[in-house]
Amino acid sequence: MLDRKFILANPDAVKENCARRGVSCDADRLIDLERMRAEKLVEAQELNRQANQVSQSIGKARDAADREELVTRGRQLREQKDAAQSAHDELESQVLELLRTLPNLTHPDAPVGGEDDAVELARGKTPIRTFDFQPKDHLELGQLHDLFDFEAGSRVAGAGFYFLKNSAVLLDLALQHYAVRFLTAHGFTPVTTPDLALTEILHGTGFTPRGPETQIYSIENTSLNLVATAEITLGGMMAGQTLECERLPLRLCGLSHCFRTEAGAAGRASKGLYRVHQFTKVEMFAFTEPDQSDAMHQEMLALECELFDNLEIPYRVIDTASGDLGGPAYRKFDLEAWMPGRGDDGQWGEVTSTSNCTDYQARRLNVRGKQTGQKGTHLLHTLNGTAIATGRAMIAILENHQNADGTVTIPTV
RNA sequence: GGAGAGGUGGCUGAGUGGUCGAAAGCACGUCUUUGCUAAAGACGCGACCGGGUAAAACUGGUCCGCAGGUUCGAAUCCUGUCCUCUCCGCCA
Repeated sequence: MLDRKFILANPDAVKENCARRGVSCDADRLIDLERMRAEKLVEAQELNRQANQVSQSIGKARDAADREELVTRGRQLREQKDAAQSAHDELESQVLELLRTLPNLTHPDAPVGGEDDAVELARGKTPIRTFDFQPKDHLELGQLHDLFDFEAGSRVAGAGFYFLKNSAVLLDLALQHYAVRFLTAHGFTPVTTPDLALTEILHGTGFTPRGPETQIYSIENTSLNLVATAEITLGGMMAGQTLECERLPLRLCGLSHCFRTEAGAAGRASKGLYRVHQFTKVEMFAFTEPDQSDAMHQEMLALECELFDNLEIPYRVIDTASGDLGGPAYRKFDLEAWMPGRGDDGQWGEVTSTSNCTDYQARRLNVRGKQTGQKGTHLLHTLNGTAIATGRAMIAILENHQNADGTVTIPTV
């Protein structure tokens, strides 16, 4: 969520930002409603103050007749206050509804436009390999080594699910271990997180479960949802907490399963492990002071690059354009790995994504920082970044490191 | 899953309808004295949302797990719910 005061003070900036992101928003209506809400709040508070005053005098009143009169007066004031309060609550929910549709502000350096306007910032250390044989895709390699069972996956859980088998299981575990070990050495606290989270937490992190086009699986008859990423649980981990600023930034790396319905993805190139309903991911997450978040974003990007450089996988770094940013992201960098088996003769495929969400999530989650010995608190910034999503990383490893005889030489890290 | 107990400020912990945002202690901060890897004393010390101000001062409201209810008035009474602890059962 954006700051209401900021919206009131900068309506044009908000509208311009929405336009840049390709999001329709009714900022004028939001501003009108918010002004009305603020007036109602003052009115309700004033009536409440008067009622409190009367209630106090009742406690001191000795005379029965006086008392009776005051009680009547108090009752009237409470009724008026209740009316003002419910008017306020109604306006508040309308404001919130509109507020939820507004995306975060956008980093001034983020490219403007849609998917095609993304800017390539850099390439990884490993050059794209020229094969002197026809490279296989990961499915063919998987078949050769009996690594995946998609048919059994569909039997058990439906299309989009799979079993990993044999060396794929070891590779999956090795990648998780590699990422966790790497990040721990870089100051991240490793955690395993719940794979389910309450709807409230999903909202706080900017996800919308239970909508018509939701990417989130929900558990019937509960307020629980399967998480789409550990970003949800890691952000929620500190919901409602006030952290000591001296200990920031707080770096976490979370290991979780990720579940995605991939609604609307039918028909897109989705063979194999690339687009599936469940995968395993090691995720970076950080809570920082507002003036630290840009640097932390660069830090996460650099770590992602190092992780994939070590795996000797060619990739490019993408600065995502404004129209392609998710609601909470202020800026987003993606690593796209070269996947020789994708498409006819290879394609870039997204393997990591790191976002600076500034205070957008923290406001909803109410995560604050406090300087020891000083009054007051302030909202923190949150950032997230993929360390390794094992499924897509495996595609890149298998396809890039395959040999002419179908064997695969996996780099040692 | 069954039975019981409990959830109060950073922590411990009083408080069973009005003067309670809440005693006391600890911790913390500022200052004073003595002095040096310590002691004593004074004062202060929650958060959020408003009004107000250049900023303060000042001021209103809300918050005693959460959500409702009763009442002029709720930390206190009622209902629901979540969580924690103890005992039992079950289980990886």
